[in-house]
Amino acid sequence: MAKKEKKEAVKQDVKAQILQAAEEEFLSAGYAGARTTNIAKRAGVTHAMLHYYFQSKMNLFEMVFQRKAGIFFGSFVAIMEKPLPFIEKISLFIEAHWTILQANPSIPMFIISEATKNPDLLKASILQDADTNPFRKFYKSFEKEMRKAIRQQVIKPMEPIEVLMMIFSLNIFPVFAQPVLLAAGILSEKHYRKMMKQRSRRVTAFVMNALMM
Amino acid sequence: MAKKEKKEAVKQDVKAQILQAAEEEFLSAGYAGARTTNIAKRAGVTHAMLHYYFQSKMNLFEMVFQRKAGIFFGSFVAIMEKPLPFIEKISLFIEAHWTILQANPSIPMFIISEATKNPDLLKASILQDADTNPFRKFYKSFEKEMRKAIRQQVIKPMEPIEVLMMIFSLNIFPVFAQPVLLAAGILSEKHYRKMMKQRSRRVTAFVMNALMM
DNA sequence: CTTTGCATTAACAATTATGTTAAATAAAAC
DNA sequence: GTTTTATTTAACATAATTGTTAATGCAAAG
Repeated sequence: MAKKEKKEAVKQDVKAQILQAAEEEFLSAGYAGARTTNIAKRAGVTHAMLHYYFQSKMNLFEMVFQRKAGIFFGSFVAIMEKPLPFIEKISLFIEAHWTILQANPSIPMFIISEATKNPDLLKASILQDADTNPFRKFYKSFEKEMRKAIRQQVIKPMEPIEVLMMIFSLNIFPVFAQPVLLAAGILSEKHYRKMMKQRSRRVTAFVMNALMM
Repeated sequence: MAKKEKKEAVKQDVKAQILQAAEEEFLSAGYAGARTTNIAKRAGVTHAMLHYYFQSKMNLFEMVFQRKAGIFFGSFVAIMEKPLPFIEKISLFIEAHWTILQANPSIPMFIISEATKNPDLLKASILQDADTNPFRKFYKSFEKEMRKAIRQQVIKPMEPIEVLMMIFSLNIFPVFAQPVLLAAGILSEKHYRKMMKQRSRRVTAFVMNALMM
């Protein structure tokens, strides 16, 4: 039985190693720029193994895409369900979104860039089903709570999508802009890190400022 | 002489047609996803012509990249030089940035995405030289004027980069997010257009709100 | 009208990418 | 221990992609 476990473990290991290597390759090069031979090399296996476990490049890519989309979109829902005032939730949400972003800075660009080039990816992915789609679920919950807060005159009347767009924009875009800012000599790496450290609080302050009556 | 002119015209035409086709291909597929045969097909020429005029795919790409970067970054400088109060300039700048964005919605993603995958592109591009670099020139001018406005207590003390980041984020990110919002069923295309129509004014109001004492 | 040089074409070459397969190896089941 | 099944390897196949080249056409200049 020990042998079986070991075999299982090794098998999982190889599959997991390929997936891990594929994540690195796809995230840094995109689907079109990624090379299956490169993924195999990164994983330390022959490139036939990749086809043995995942059949095709697109299949492997879709798994990576869905995993990454899941990390990003799946993490939003929980916060909206906590029993807190809307204003508190917004604040928590901005921080949580920020933290995930810091831990996974390349995911948003990956999702947006690949989804723009191939919209079917989203349709076929975790976003597909309206009921289980975590992003939509999150948004519906956000919308409901925000409208309630507006009725109770806790915040200014605004469209929920505007507020959400604001949060996403202010949180995500600076991550996208980093290479351009550095290359253009607008900021040093040190200066950039300094800006980013204060960012979460600033974004919260901006958004609160816009929401408060 | 008429004949010579015609020949000249045709020659320029073919080169221009290839460049135009290359823009379309590179902007929609990125460098790695673009195919030189596709570009030739789009331009209606044999694919050898592409190499005759542009030698290599990378060479052609760099021309497209620099043109697009030029359109985007080059358009900022002028506004900062107008003799207007800083607050007015900001307002004008947001609108101008917005207008360019609406006319060229795919440029920012193209620049950021390609520059992230290949940072040398920026170093070798229009952003290279600190003196002629239009983006840096614009930023320096923006920074100077903003610090003056802060000294004169016209606006709150803030870091110029924060304000600029805010404008870029709020203007550009919604364009990036469109495919995801549509695919996730958060917004319809109609709803998205409606949101975007009011966007420029909203961004201005939001930024003003953050700047005003 | 002939020569010169640029523009264009079609066919070819080389490389690289993805994907397959049959044989070898290792593990698990009986 | 033998059989059966899963994993791994190496070599191969196919197709696509970038890039080249030699021949052809064509307009302009002398």
